[in-house]
Amino acid sequence: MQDLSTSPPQLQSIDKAIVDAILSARIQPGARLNENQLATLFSVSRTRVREAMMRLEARCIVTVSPRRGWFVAEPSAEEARHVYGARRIVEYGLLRSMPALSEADRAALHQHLEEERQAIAAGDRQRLTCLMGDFHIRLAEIAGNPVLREVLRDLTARTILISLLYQSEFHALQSHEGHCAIVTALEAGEPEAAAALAIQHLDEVEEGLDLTRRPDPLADLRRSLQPDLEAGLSSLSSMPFTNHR
Amino acid sequence: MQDLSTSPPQLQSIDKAIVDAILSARIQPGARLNENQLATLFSVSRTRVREAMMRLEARCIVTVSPRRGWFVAEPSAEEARHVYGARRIVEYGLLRSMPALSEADRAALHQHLEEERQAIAAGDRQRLTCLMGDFHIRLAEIAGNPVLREVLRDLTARTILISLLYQSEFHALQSHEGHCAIVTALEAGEPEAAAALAIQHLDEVEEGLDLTRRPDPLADLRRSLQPDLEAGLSSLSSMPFTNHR
DNA sequence: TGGACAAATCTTGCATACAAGACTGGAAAG
DNA sequence: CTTTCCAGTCTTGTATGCAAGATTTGTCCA
Repeated sequence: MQDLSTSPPQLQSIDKAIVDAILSARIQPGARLNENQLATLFSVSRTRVREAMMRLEARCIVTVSPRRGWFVAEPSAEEARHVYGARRIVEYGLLRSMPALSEADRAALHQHLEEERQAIAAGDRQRLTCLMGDFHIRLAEIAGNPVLREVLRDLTARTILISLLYQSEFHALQSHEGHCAIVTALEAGEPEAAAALAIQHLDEVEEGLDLTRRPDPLADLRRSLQPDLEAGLSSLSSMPFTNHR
Repeated sequence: MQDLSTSPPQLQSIDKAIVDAILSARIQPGARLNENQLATLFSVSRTRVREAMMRLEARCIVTVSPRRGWFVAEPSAEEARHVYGARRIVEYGLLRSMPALSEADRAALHQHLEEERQAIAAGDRQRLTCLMGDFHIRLAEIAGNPVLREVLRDLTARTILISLLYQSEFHALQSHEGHCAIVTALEAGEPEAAAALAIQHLDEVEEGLDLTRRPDPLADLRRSLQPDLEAGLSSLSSMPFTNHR
């Protein structure tokens, strides 16, 4: 994503910037979104920031605590289950009804898988998180239904927040292999098989969550006080979103 | 729905009022939503009206034409196909994974079907439109996934707009029988059959659309100048939403 | 009579101002 | 030393004001 502070304050760029920050895991669930700070950051008035927040709230991506502030959503364990349930249903149906892949589709998917491989090799976890979610959105794009694409885009954003809250361990390789299997099935002209694999894939990912643990209210404090293990990476994306409530 | 002009200006009541008006077909696609009029109607300032519009825009229920105004969405024929495609996928998956009906669920569904019958008998088309959409939302509620319920709520609202734009003839009885069949299959403990019936039902409804005809830009003017055939009904719901652009 | 131009009006886009609730820090009392 | 209360500060909630673009209406000219 481009540098926020220099980007022109185009319409809906605020929404996009925040969603992008979530999709690439540069912004944590529960992070405070201060209206004034965002306004100065985007060189607009609070009015437009608030409008963006309203839109994002309608998409369950941020929540408002009255007279206290806006926060990136922190899906509950129950909500997490529902989001995965919804994804299973949507992606199953999507893949099952998938038309035969065009040459361009195949190339795009292979390109994507290649990027996943590179991110794994480089150990670039932020990029990986982004790619892992994007894979499913690309499938929706190929399926050619923009309505479901929008639905999946929001579900993916929420999924990433869920991962950040509950993921005990991230089996990047396993997920990548799941994606490969889905692509292979699609190429073989077996959408039913691809759909079944998608369910299996989502099951595996959900399996990797620890939905019993309550979100740690001290998480961001803990992170801040710990020696910065990924200093090189995180300093690259110096987002001014504060995580401290 | 309660009378708009006397309802307290609670939070998000504006959103709900407009969505309700759409769900009960008391407001036409393409209808202008004047900020000032809505503000005075709800006894609030334009600020809150605009916030509501932003939320509804994020849900594809209203659109904004820059510096011209807000309008209830007029889904294109292509969008209509995508909405139905999305509904097929979501509802198929939803019903397929439906748990066994509890006694309360059964009662609620039968109650709903009974209301449909009454509306048909009474020839109350507005109420029928509302009930026809509500049936599918209730299924999502029984399925117990609030995420998909929200998705279906918005898809239903868009479906109603589509019907108002493209429906050549409304086979109320056919739709009702489709609903009955679905309920019967669910009661028989055959969610797969219910899912298949839902697809068939949606196919039938989409079949009843004439997606070739372009929306008539003079439709509302035409309506206004024609002798009011349903004067008794439409005068009951004297919504101040203007349909004239 | 028809068309083009221009003024007037209306409506939204955006910023700003003020009010009200929530939080913080410190002082005072037990 | 702990707890409670209160003032100060910060942040959001809401209204309002002004500017800019769009539409409409009325007039003038060919």
